[in-house]
Formats: sequence, C-alpha cells, structure tokens
Amino acid sequence: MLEISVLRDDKNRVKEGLLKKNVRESDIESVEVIISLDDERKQTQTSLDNILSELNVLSAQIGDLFKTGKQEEANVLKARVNDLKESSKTLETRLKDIKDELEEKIISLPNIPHSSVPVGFGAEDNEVFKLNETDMPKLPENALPHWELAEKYNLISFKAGVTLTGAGFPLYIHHGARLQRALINFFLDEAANAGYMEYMPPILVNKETARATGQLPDKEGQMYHCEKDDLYLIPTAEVPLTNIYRDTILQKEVFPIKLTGYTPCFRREAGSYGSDVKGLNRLHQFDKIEIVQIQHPDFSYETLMDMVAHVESLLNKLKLPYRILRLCGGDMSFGSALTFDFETFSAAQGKWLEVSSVSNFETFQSNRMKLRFKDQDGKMRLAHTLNGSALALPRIVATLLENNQTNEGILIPEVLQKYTGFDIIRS
RNA sequence: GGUGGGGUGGGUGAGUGGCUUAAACCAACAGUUUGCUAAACUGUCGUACUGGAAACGGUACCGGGGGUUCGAAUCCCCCCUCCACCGCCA
Repeated sequence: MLEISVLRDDKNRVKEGLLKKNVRESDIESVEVIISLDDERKQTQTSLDNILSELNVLSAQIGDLFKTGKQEEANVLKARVNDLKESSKTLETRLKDIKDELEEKIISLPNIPHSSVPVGFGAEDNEVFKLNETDMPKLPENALPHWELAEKYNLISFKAGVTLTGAGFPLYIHHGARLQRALINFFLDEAANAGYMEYMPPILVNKETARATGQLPDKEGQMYHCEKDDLYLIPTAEVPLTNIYRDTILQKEVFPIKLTGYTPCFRREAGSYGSDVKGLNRLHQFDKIEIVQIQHPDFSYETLMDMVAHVESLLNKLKLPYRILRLCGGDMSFGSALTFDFETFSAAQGKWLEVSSVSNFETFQSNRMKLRFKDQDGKMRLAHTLNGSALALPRIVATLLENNQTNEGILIPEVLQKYTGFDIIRS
C-alpha cells in the first residue's frame, strides 16, 4: 500500500510510476481522488474531534453539578449533550465511509517501480540482466523431457496425483521423493550458512496476514480458501514469514533481519491452463524455500543484490545454466518496486523456466502491516521488506532431470549427493 | 467441544462508573555527582490521527467489535486468545 504522504509530496513521480506499471489512465486519476478524499477525511476528523472535546467538557460539568446537588442545571446541559451526540454520530458514520473509500482506492494502487525498471508490457520486454551458460549441457540424441524421464525412472507419477487429488498435484516416488527432500535440506542449509534464521511457519493463514503481504485483495482468486474457518493456504512462505513482524516497532540496530523457511506452496493458477502446464512446469502444490529480509530503507537495494547473489550461488553449485531478468513494469508483481527473475535452461524442452523471483517491496508491505522502526532522530519510519525464492523445487527438478540425463542414468550434482545418498538414478 | 479463571504501556502490576491526566515499581534513555565498574539524585520515557513555524494543544486507543450511561479500563452482549480441568485425538 502506497503512503498517502508520498502521494501528496511526490504526485508526479507516483503517476509516472503507475504509468510504467501500465495502470489504466482512469485508475491513475484516482491519485487525485485519494488526495481530495484525504482532505475531506482531515476536515471531518477535526469537526468530530471538536464535538467530542465539547462533550467531554460538558460531561465533567454534569458530574460536578450532580455532586453539588444541582439536578436541574445538569438536566439543561444534558439536553445540549444529546444534540451534540446526534451530530457526532452523523460525523462518525461519514468519517467511516470516507476512510473505507480511501482504503479501497489506495489499496488498489500497485507499488511504484524503481527507476531502473524497464518500460514494457510483458515477458518479452524484460531485460536480460545476466546470462550464464557455462553449465549448458550436451544432451544425448535420444534426450527426453522431464515428464518422460520421471516415468521412465519411476520418480514422479502425475497420474497417481490426479487420482489422489487432481491435475497439478504430483506424487513423488522413491528416488524422486528423496531428491525433493535432498533439495529442501540443501537449500535450507545454504540459507542458514548465509545468515538466515530458519522458521517452520503455519501454511494456513488468516485474512489479515494475507492482506498484509498483498495477496488480498489483489490475488483472492489465486489462493485456496478454507471457507469453514476462513483461512487461506499460503501461496508462498513469504506470507507467514514476513508477517512474523507485523505490527512491530523494531528497536535500534537490528537490521538486516534475515529469515528463511521451507513450506509447500499452493496456487490455484486459475485461468492459466495452456501450453506451459506439462509435467512440473506449473503445479497447484509445490515446495519452495523462501528467503526474506527486513532492512533499513537506506540499504534495501544493496540487500536486494545480496539476495540475488545468494540465489545465483545456488544455481552455480547445482551447475545449472541460468539467466537473470530485470522485470519490466508490466511484468512485475503488484507490490514490488524492483524484481529479478531467475530462469534455468531446461535443455530437453529447450525452454527457460522461472525458478526464483527476488523483489524489493520497499514500504509497500510494511505500510500495510505497520512494520516500523525509529530512526536516529527518533522519528517513526517504515522498514523495507524483501523476499525471494531460494529456491522453488519443481522447475529445478525438471531442469536437473533433463540436463543431467545420460545413457547410464541421471547424474546427481555433487553438492546434493550427501543429501540424496546416491550419485546417479538408474532405471 | 464443555466448565471455570485471566488478557491494562517494553516488563511486573494497581485500578469495580466521575478524585485516572492509567498509579507505583522495574527496564530504557539523557544529565548531575563521586578516582574506575557501579550507586545515588534529577529529568525524559506509548501509538495513531489532527491543529500549530514552534512552544504547546485537541481526539481516539486498557485483547477485538458492539451496547448501556451526561460520563466506561470499570457494567452488559458477541468474538479472539491464554491458563486450568474434563472429553476426544496424531
């Protein structure tokens, strides 16, 4: 959620930013509406406060009159009080309406992109920030896509997943299951070594939690919702991890706060059925290790690059070819100010697959969740929040299977061998 | 799920309708003093909105929401949550 003070003080930069995010012209004009609504809010608040103030004075007087036995004088004042209460109720209702409308308007505005974000509408406009093809494989002639490898080596059954649940819920088997566990442990260990504190959060969250990180109301339809208890299955560990610090005033020099956690992630992926859903390419349930940092605003962009470097080191250790994209305004998520996507090259499919997304949200999330700190002057300020996948498993598995296939079997990267307990998967 | 008891500032904890402007203590911060650590003393010490150049004011907030009353931390209703016991259970 954008800060109203920023809208007021930096109106043109906000409008340009919204334009870069391809917000509709009519919605950009809501900046003006928000400012005038806020003026009205202030005015109404002041009128209400004045009435309440007078009510407080009168009540005290009535109390005194009662004590000195002057019933009649007290009754005169009571009449006046009743009038004032009428007006205050009207103003209260009015104020609530204004606040609701203001909230609705401002919460529907996305974050303003960082100045380095390229202009563009979709994936084709993203900037290739870095390309690393040193680990590009030479595949055998009869190379198979991962869904065929999964079947051939009995690693994953998509069919059984359909039986148990439905499409997009694969069943991992034997070495396939073991590989999942190995990757989870590897990623968590790497994060711990990089100074992230490990958490194991709940994977069902309430409305307020989902709202604070920006999933609600923007992505309502993309989350699984348990209606009976009004809880949401998390689409990413970012949601519970960041919310650990909801409604917090941080003390002194605690920055940066570094958190990590493994969770399954659940996404309805409504409306995304199409070409890219084969095998592990797009799932309703998948496993992911998330890294989150909470940082002082002055250092959040250094932190973003630090997180990018961490993700890069994982891909290097796994010896996967990858590229890093700086997302354009149109392809960025709602709350992000700057996002780097990581893609690995899945050689048998001949496709780049997104395996991580690392973003700086600046104050967009912290404003919603009131995550603050006191700066040098004792002034209350919003902290910056950042997060990234490190990493999401399915497409890593897809790439590993495809890129490491040989005529003898599928080779396990050296760094994973102590976690899997085997160095090759044979049929 | 049932019954009972709780939820007050960073912490402990007083407060059962107006003397509360939420006491007191601890912690924290600043200053004074003493040969160091420390102690003592003095002062500061919540959040949000709002008026003001500032000084300094106004309003709201005692788990959340609603109600009674001229007036609510205090009384009533609903919800959340913690503790104890019972029931069920991995």
